[in-house]
Amino acid sequence: MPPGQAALADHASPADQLQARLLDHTLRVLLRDGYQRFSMNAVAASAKASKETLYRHFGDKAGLLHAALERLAALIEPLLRDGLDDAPTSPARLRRLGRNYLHGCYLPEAIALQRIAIADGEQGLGPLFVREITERAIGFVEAEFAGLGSEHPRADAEAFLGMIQGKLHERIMLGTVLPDLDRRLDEQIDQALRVMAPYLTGLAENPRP
Amino acid sequence: MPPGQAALADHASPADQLQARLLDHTLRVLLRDGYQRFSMNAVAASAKASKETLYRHFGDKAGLLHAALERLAALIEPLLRDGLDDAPTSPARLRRLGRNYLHGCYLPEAIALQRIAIADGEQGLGPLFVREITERAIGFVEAEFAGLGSEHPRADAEAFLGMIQGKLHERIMLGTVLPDLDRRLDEQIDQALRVMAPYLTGLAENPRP
DNA sequence: ACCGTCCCGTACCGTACGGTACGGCTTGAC
DNA sequence: GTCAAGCCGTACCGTACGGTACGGGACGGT
Repeated sequence: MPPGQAALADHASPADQLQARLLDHTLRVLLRDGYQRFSMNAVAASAKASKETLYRHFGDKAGLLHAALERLAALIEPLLRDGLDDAPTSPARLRRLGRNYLHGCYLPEAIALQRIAIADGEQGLGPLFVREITERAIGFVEAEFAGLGSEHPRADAEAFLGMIQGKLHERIMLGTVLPDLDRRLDEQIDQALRVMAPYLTGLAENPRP
Repeated sequence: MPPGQAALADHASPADQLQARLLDHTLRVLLRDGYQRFSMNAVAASAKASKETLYRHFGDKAGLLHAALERLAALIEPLLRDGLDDAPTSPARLRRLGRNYLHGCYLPEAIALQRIAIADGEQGLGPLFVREITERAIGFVEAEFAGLGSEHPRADAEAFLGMIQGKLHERIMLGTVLPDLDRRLDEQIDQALRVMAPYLTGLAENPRP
C-alpha cells in the first residue's frame, strides 16, 4: 500500500479502496482550490481517474460532495473522543473536549467542506453537515453538562460550544488569515472557561437533586 | 455638484440614486436566488438595467459585491445603536445590544451576503465583511463590558457574541430551516445571559479598581 | 481462451456565465 | 437646436464546467 494514503479498513474491497481514494482527492482538491475552482475535472485529474468513474460511483457532483462529507465526519468522530475514555466528568474534561472539538472543526478539510456546505444550503449539504458533525458534537458536550449537574444541559452545551468558537469561527470562515491557529484555539477555550467559571462553580455547589 | 464621492445625504445625485437602486437589486437577487444562481444577468434583469451600466458603475462582479456589502454595512450600523442612546450601562442594556446585533446579523440579506463572503474568501470579500460588520459590532460590545468593569472587555465581548450566536448561527448558515427565528433569537440571548449571570454578578460586586 | 466488468483517456455536447460591443433612445447642458 | 453622456436592449464572444459517449486496455471468473 502506498504510504500517506488513509485507508480506513484493512480488508476493503477494491471498489471501496477506489472510492476512498477518490474521496481523499476530493477533499484535497477542495482544500487546494477552494470552492470556486472546485470541479469534477480537477478531482478526476488529481486522482488520475476518469470522470466516468466519478459519475459511476457518486452519481453527480452533489453525490460526490455528499460522500466526501460523510467521509470527513467519519474521520472527525474519533478526534472528538480522543483522550476522554477514562477521565471522570469534570471541568478539566470539558477543556479537553473543547480542544478536541475545535481541532476537528478547524481541520483544513473541515473548513473547506463547511464553506461549501454554507455556500449551497439548498443542496442539502448544509443540513447533512449539521446532522453528521454539529449535532454529534453537541450531543457529546450535552452529556458532559448533564454529568456536571446542569439543569439545561443542551442549552449549556450550545452556549459552551458557541463561546469557544466565538468570533474566531467567523473569522476563519471569512478567510481572515490566522497564523498560530493552535495557540488561538487554546486562548479561546481559556477565555470561555474564565467567563463560565462562576457558573460551573455554581453547578458544583448546588448539584441538581 | 461635481461628481465627487458618493454621499449618503437625502439629496443624492441621479448617479448615486441609480447606484443605490442597483445595489438594492443586487441584495434582492442574492436573497432570492442564493449564491449559486447569482449572476450579473440576474441583477441587470431584476433592476431593469443593462449589464453595461452595472459594469460602468462597479467595474466587475467582485466590485458589485464589494459595494453591496458596504451598503449592507451602512444599513446595519444604525440597527446596532437602536434604542441604546439613553440607556445607562447595565446587563439589561447588554440584552438590548445582543438583540440588536442578532437582528442585524440575521437579516435575510445579511445572511445571503455572509454566505457569499464565506464561499469566496479569496476575493477579499470575507475580510471586508469582518472589517465592516464583525469588528464594528465587537467594538460596541467591548465598550459595554468595559463600562461594566470587566478586566478583559474585548475577550468578554467576543465570548458574549459567540454565545448569543451559539449553534444557531451555524444552523442558519448551513441552511437548516428556521421557523420562528425571532423567538429563537430571544431564547438564545436568554440562555447566554443565564450562563453569564454569575460572571456578571461577580463584575458588579468586584468592580475594577 | 473467452467474456463481462471496470477503468482510463479523450473527445464531445449543451449550457451558463462574465464581460464587451453596438445601435438607438432619453436627458440635460450650452 | 445641437451635442455629448448616460442608459437600455440585445446580441455576441470566449471560456469553463457538468455530464455523456466511445474506444481501448487490464483483470478476474468460467
